[in-house]
Amino acid sequence: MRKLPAKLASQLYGAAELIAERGLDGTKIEDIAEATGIPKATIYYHLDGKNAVLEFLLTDLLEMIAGAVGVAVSSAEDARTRLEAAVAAQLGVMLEHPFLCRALVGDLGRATRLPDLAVALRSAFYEPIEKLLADGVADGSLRQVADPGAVALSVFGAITVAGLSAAVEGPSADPSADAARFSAAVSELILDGLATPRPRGGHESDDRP
Amino acid sequence: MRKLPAKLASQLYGAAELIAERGLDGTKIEDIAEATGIPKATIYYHLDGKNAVLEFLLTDLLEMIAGAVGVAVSSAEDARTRLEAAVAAQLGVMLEHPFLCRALVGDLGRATRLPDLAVALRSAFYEPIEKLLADGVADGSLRQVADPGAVALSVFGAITVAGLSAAVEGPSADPSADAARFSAAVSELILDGLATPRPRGGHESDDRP
Amino acid sequence: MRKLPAKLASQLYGAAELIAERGLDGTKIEDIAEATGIPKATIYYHLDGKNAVLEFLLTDLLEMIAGAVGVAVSSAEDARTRLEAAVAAQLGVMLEHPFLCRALVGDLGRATRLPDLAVALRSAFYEPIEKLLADGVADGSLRQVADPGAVALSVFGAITVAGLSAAVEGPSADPSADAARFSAAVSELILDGLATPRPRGGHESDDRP
Amino acid sequence: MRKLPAKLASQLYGAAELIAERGLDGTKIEDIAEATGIPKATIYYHLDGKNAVLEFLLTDLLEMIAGAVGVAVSSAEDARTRLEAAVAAQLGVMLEHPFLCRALVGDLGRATRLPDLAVALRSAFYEPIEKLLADGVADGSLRQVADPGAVALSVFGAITVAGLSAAVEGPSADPSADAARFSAAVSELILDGLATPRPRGGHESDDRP
DNA sequence: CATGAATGAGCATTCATTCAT
DNA sequence: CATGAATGAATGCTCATTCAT
Repeated sequence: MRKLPAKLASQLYGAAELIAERGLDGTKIEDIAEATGIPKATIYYHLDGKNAVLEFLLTDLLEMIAGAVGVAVSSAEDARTRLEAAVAAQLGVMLEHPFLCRALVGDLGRATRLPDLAVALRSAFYEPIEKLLADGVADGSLRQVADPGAVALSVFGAITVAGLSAAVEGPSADPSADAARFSAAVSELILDGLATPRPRGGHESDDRP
Repeated sequence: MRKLPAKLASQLYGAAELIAERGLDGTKIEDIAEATGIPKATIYYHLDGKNAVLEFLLTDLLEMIAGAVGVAVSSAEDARTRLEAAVAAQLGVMLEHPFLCRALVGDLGRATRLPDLAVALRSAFYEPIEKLLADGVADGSLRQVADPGAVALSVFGAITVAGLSAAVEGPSADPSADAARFSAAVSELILDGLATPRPRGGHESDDRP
Repeated sequence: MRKLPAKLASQLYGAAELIAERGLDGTKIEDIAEATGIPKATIYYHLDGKNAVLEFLLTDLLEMIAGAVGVAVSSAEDARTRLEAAVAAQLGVMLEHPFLCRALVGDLGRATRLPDLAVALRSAFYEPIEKLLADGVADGSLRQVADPGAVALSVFGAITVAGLSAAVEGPSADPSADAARFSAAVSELILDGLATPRPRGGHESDDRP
Repeated sequence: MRKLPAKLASQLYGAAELIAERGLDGTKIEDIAEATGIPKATIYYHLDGKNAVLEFLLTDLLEMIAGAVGVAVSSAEDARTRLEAAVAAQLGVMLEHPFLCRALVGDLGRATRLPDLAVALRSAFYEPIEKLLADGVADGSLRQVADPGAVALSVFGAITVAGLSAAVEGPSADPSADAARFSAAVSELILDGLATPRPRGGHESDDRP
């Protein structure tokens, strides 16, 4: 568990595709060694087993997302604008690292079982949104919703599944174009909704009689 | 290995929690045998191996979802109303089967790699929404969006992640109440969006100058 | 840990020489599998790992010794005669199973660390002697010694090391002749001692002033 | 790898207990490094591998024994007296180094397989006794026995097992008192034997009719 | 001299799966 | 039909040892 030398760290990324393709359980440490050029025993010298490889990889992804979203979220704009920026930021990072994303989905169960990852997951994806929702209500740029927790979850789902799905399609020739496209679609959905405007301004919560 | 006796089938559900908790790879056939009371060799007599167990379990879940959503979607209402119904239907089934849901997410990677499951997944979750979106544009109850594919994906994500998250929280005392709550939140989000109404009637797509 | 089928048990003896020669740690399960003709996985199906193999083998030896000695000890003779018989019995069994004996010595440390073996060891080797010493004092056939515990230990050592050493020499052409020879030497030593008779009838315990 | 610095040598003794407890195979060089405070690679710098550690430790013990016994044996007394002295000397050293003794027994198999140790073992333990037996016959202080080799072995066993057993009991508060006690018991046994004096002076070899 | 870092070679153990009954 | 017993195949991980500094 020593902190891996930068060189090894970078080599290790060579394993992401493998894991994305076959899942961690379907990937032998031996395969990882081969794919990365790092001898098996050396991997074990630096990392605490197979899970730690996944953990290392995903931690990195999660940090990148948390970082980018963090920046997007801390601008001076209103919450609504920052939400759009956050969506774009998250999708931008996801599409730039399709293999890591796929590895993440593919082993979501395991990721959830790794305590460190579980919290990183939460703080990278869910918490910024939750905060933004509250901010938006405060600054008037977002509506007050009945169940903010559930809505934040849904928003997170809307963004993430879009990103994941794009990642699964395979690496795109132009990730940032894809990101922009998906980003626009997601923002449109979560900001404006799908309902056609009602005659008299806005949709009241009368959908459940 | 078709049609296992009803009794076995029902016993097999006892394995869902195990798989949900540890993932399929983390669950030995032996464990499944123990948890269900079905002797290992008997499982093999009826099913084609470990994957088949997961496949059996998830196929069932997927069929239930596809069925419930199918019903919701085929009513005579407008698409917007049917979308709400579909959301409620999907969440209803998911929350009734939290372990199956968790097993599904946890082994999403594997599920994706099992051809039969992959298509069932798509047709249970994604396709009905896609269709509804189109219907809504046609009958005027839903807005035309720029990128219907991406939006459908997002909607699917919004619903599913909400449901999954609820499932992960652990079995609820009152699944249908939860379902209603989540269902309302998700519908509110995807139909009306989060943005506060703009001064002059609705939000124009001018958010990207 | 099921009770091994007789056939396997007998095949397993084929491993004794191997273990005697190289020690248990120097013997791969694979080697044992090869030497005995029992597939590796089958060994694991019946036994709980490598140690269990040694344990099984030695338990058997110890039972044989305990049995033979037990018979020798329960005759109606006086203790002195029974002690001679016990010596002969123990050496007889040991020389009949030189490989098991060598395995026992070679891995004495490990044997000691296996709780079951430790007690079997004690009850096969040490306890009968201890008992005989006491009996001998009672029936007048053996002298009262100052420290019976220490003496019993020494007697045990005198017998066992002789036997072990003979076993280490390699399998003899005529084990029972060897046994008789060693048995006579050991009995002579422990019964009569090495000191030449003192002028005035026997050697008094004046060697420690 | 000859003559390690005195400091290291003394640190190395810290490993004796470890090895006594777990056996050499159960002790990782890493463990030894930790227990002694000597870095792993430094051990290798001075010693030729794991076996060499054991060899170093045991060689030392054996030299101490050989030395002490040598002194005891070279006095001007008769062989009988010198035998008593040798017993006391051997037990004295053994009880002063209980961990080394246990390490020796525990890895007797391996010790036997290390050529240098095997001869040291012989010359420390067995040979002095053999010699004394012969001397005793010559000077009339010890009886002529039928099979001097076997008897010497037995004597060696009587002494050594007593010492070992004491060592295994754990370090005593007063090793030299223990040594004296065991020494007396062993001497009593091997000199006078256990048989009660026969009516007419001494026991004739009539025990095998 | 000493040692932190790196690794080659090995191996016990696991488990999905088969099959005789 | 069902299943206890048996096993082939696979692999994660360990550790003694080396070597550059």
